[in-house]
Amino acid sequence: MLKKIKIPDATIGRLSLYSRYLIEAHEKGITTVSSQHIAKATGVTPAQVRKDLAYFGEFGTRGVGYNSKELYNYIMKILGLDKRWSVAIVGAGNLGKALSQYKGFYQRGFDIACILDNDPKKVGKKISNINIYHLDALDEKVKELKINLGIIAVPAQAAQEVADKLVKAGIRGIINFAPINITVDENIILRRVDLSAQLEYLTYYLEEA
Amino acid sequence: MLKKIKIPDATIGRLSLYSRYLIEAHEKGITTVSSQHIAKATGVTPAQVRKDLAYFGEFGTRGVGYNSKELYNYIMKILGLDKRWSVAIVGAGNLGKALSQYKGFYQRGFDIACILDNDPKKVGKKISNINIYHLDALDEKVKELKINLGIIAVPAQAAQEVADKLVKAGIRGIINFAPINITVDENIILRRVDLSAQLEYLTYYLEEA
DNA sequence: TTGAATTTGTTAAATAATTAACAAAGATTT
DNA sequence: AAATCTTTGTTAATTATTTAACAAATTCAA
Repeated sequence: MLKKIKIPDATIGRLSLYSRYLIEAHEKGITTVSSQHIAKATGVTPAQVRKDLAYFGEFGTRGVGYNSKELYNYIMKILGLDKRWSVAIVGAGNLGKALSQYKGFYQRGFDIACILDNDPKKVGKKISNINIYHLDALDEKVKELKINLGIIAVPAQAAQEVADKLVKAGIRGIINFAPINITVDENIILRRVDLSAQLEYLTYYLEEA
Repeated sequence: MLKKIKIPDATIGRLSLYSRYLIEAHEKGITTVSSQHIAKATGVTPAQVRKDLAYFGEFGTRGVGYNSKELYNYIMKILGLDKRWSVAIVGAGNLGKALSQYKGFYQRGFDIACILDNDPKKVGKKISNINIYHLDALDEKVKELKINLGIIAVPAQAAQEVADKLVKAGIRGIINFAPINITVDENIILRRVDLSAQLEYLTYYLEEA
């Protein structure tokens, strides 16, 4: 079984970036790349690239490098992107609407299957062909649409409740865009993405100067 | 002068989360909180909370804890959020539109001053009262609207060029939402936020099971 | 006022992640 | 086919981050 030892979270993020470079290289007709090429393109060190890959196996040829398409395929497999995933977005506010239309998800294998909200004024409508259902229909829709992932795009005070409902409905991977810490059972994968906090990194460093 | 020693990036992110808990506590009438309270609410250890704060000074009273409003104010100051910031979003596609409407920015002190795009069909229009200007007007608008921060929400292949333009216009802090590594002069603060990669963390761990 | 109970700030220890170094493997040149 | 050049995979060293431990400061109770 793969992945027994702990792999840095940052490694996963870098694999994603490597894969984007690799497919680009492949499409440009570059069949072989070295760790140095990958490093240069993605802003890391060559040692880091090799270390990251070493967690998962041996993908290159010494003295040569890596076959770009082949390594791309391996990484996509590692990331679980050799198949498509079905995503439910909870919250049809500005952020939920926005995310539901973001084309970047589709390109990487994520299909936004539906949006859920508890506002009767929104339920029944569509956002660029994606149906908005009532949150009460969550369990049903998760089954029907074979949803595996959930995105929480509701206000902070509602986030924990929504998370509980997603878990109860059988979803095991959740992204929380609400700026609050929520807790879930340890067999659930949870990630918080705080958009404002990203800007705050900038202001922190700019303040300094 | 503050911040001579290197402070972990993760610390900045946690400060943001602490501040949100602190203002909530303050609004609920809780005047004093301990590192343990903060830790519980934000999902970290009490030692971590104290260590994070220790980078910046002494804000508590031994045997007592921290004054919630006071500590909130200190953290907001540290993060540079004691004043408002003016943000330009480049890219009036789905993501750019989405981000421009996200209320969470405003609440933390960020004003979306304008959107820039090079599509003549979009230029001149508005997205919920925010004007869309041509990218060529960047320099002018940065001066006129006193813009300090830039958000890149354009396709990957255009991201580097946009970053260069933002820097040239005098912007020193940039968030890049395009899924590609871009480089800027070292006195510019740059952060990449890859939304798809966030979902890929989930699928990586779910794959494992 | 003394002693027990809290809780911070700080130093030390333990973990984790990154970078560097280099042997091993393969390609290329002469 | 020997010698040289590349580039990987891996181990070791370094650096960074987190966690633990505890003295110092403060409150509260007796």
